[in-house]
Amino acid sequence: MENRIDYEEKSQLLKALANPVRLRIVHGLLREGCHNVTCMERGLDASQSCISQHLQKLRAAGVVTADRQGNEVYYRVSSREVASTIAALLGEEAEQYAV
Amino acid sequence: MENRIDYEEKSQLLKALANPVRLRIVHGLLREGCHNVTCMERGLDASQSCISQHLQKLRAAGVVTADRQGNEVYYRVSSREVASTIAALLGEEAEQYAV
DNA sequence: TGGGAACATCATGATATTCTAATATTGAAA
DNA sequence: TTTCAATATTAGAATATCATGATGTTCCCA
Repeated sequence: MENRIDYEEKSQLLKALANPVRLRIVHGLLREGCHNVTCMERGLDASQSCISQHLQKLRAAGVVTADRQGNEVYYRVSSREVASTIAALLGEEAEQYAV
Repeated sequence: MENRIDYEEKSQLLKALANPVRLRIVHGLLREGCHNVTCMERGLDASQSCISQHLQKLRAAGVVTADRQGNEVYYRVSSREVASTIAALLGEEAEQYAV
């Protein structure tokens, strides 16, 4: 019954997701909702700065990646681990997510 | 594409799990490790007070329930949702967990 | 009924989070 | 090249989190 789990790292990941705005953002990305800040700003009722800061936090935690496309930045979820964790949390199927 | 999810509540749940000590505690309970404070104190290298406070936080979040058995208190994970979320996060099978 | 074991709570200092408002950066287009 | 739209960064105040040490509570047993 060995145990090589890095609880510090895993709890960091959970912490990155443990915020209602970030959870909305990530879930939106997984379900092909908004992929850039301006769109999120409309759907989430939060300021541009606020959303951008949350996105940086998600990026730092390795939850999302960013692609600049001209004027906008296209975000997506980069980790299957995140997708399946969110799916379990929200009672959905990870297979129907965009990862 | 409706969306009735209570992100506030879900992120509260994640926050309850988003700490290395609490993650260890919950995973330990799920894998039938330590079920009371004194045992956890030995295994987790944290003070009694610290562990007890984390347990109260987990209890407040509805993650664990407590049963007093004489002198000791027996904790267990009370939610399948938590079990499957942890399983997804740690890459294990929720079926082999004690819920 | 007195003491000890197991656990909970409280007060506190240190650190982290979160939002807002202001400012900076970057790319496209005029 | 100026300007605008989209995004990022910074500073700062309010609030929350976390571990520690001290003290309470509860239950068993001699």
